[in-house]
Amino acid sequence: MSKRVGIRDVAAAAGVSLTTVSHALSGAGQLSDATRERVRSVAADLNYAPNRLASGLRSKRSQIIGFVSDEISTTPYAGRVLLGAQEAAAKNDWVLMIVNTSADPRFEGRSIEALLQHRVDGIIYARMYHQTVAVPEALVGVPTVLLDASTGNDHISSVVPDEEGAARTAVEHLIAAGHRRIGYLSNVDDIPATRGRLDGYRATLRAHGIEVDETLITASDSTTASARAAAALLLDRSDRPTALFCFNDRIAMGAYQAAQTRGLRIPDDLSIVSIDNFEILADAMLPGLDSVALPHYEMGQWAIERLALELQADGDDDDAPAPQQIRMHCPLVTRQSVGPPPH
Amino acid sequence: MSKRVGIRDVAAAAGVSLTTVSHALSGAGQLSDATRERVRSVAADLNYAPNRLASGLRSKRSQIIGFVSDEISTTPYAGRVLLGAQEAAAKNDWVLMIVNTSADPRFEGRSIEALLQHRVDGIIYARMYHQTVAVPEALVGVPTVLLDASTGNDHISSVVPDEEGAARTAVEHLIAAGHRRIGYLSNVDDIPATRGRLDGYRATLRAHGIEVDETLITASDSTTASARAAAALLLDRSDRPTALFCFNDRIAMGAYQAAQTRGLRIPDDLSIVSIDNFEILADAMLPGLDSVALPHYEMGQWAIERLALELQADGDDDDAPAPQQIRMHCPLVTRQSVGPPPH
DNA sequence: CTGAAAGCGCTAACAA
DNA sequence: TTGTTAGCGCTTTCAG
Repeated sequence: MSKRVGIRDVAAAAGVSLTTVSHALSGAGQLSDATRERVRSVAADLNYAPNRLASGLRSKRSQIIGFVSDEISTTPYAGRVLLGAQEAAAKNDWVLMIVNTSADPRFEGRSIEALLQHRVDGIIYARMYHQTVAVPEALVGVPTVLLDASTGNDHISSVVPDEEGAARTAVEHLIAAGHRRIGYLSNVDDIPATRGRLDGYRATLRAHGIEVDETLITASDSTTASARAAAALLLDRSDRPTALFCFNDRIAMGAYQAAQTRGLRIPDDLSIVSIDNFEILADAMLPGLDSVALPHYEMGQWAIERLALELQADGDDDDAPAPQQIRMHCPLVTRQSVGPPPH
Repeated sequence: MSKRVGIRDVAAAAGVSLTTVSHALSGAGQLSDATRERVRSVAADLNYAPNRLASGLRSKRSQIIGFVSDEISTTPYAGRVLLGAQEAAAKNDWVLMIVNTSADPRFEGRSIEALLQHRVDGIIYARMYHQTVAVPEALVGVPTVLLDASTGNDHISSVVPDEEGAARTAVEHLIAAGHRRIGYLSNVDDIPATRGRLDGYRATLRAHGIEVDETLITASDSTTASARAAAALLLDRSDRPTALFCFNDRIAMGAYQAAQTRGLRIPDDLSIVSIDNFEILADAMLPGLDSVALPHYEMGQWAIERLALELQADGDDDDAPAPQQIRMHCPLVTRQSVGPPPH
């Protein structure tokens, strides 16, 4: 760690001025290819690395993106979101500064303040499951993209999963296998996913000429234990459904357990499909669970790329791209939990 | 976002010099309580917030800690580690800059380089499961703490779970319930956890006067499907064990499935305990799985606090604290998978 | 095409 | 106890 080499060392070694070095390295200015190359190779030889604090201070671009999320800690999806965001960020030579607010508004406020003090170039305001949110006061004027969250107004870009589409994909998977009596294990929280998936379920049945039997719809909270009980209600009926669509994988696990307790084999006696594709669960279940994947990685990636776009046009007020609200496609991942209905 | 207020605005408004403001806010220097208070209240009124790029550039302290990890994305534990680290960091007025290297050395090198360019004050070099690592060349001279990782030399602080202790806790839990024939479903990877837990298993049996029956030990990779087969080997014996200790929760899930296939009830016919306490799984399994928790949150917290300690004494070469290598205790979380052996 | 000079907003010597 | 003065290492006008 002998004294870090600075731009002036490079200038001295290359026999040019500070300006020339700066231009050569950043690509700005009009330099002859010869000098540019020479400066670059000298810099590389000296193992020069810029001090981002200094360049950020001067240029007003820190190359840092703030990532504000509610509960990175308690959800297993966070990793994929983060990875997507981070890999996209690296392509832009950005680095992520991440804060977990634990859904505590006070802590959220302080966290955003901290990010702003570090002069982040923009912020990804993320939720770990699809929610409608109010963007915090502190973020007005800061380039922001919402991830797995949306808000009433359309002044801000956002990306969420296409909940209705996900439900449609799942239900059509069952219909394609020949099922007509399809139960739905919904959840009870008043969130976009609940409404979207339920709407998608109903709409898809109707679109295929299947009448919606409201008694085939139950709801529980998203724990396996509660889902077990909800599934039992449907499976104990004499006219039980031949297939179950589950709000998410944890609920599907409850359905598996209820089926097992009753001696029903999956998929021979009962087909099951759900949404999440939470691999640790879906792969581990016996048989493997067919599940529609939520595009966590892709949402993370999209959010950063969108922010890049909006940041690029920053300053030029005119050609600033209009904010975009995206509902992202959710692909089906098949394993072994769906088969034809028993005759 | 009217032009951000700077330290000079505060100085002007308070009728003092820049220095005085700086001192008042940072707590340095010798100011009368009166001026200090006045400056602070003026700063608060103006909504002043320091520019960390500027202060970092000058003071050589960015207040950023780099967090380098192998696979945040693919492990569900990452969240807890991150949360522990982050909450501890916030207490020190630090913020975390996180990079996921996907275990790719090239990408790791570039990521560390990026962190260093941003002049992070220190680095947490983390793994998502206990590993022995070689600390990258680029980190020599940078204050670093290893998290869930250890290295040969003792010049660097590190924290890992006490693998042997965790196994002891698990096995003693079974012994306390009355079991003497206890099988072990190990895993096949050559990692510290594999060796530590196996050693702990053997040592604990011996300590309780139980002879180790090597035929009661099997190994599989850490997927539920493989574990199913490994468990079958033990459960199909006429003298099958009355209890199974499993390397981790996913393997335990395989054991559950093997038991279920054979009509063995848990815990009546077979008791099961494992290590991980991966809640989404352990809570969802039927019955709930007794599992020894890995102290993810606590390791994250410890790593940051340790770094704080070492950073504080930085510069003063003499009173620099000696590096510390910690093996952290792993507490048992009981649910319903352990009972007395069948008679 | 290249260089000199002026700061970005703050902190740390040093004076007063 | 407070103020003055130099920079931290870089980018960016603006001249040559």
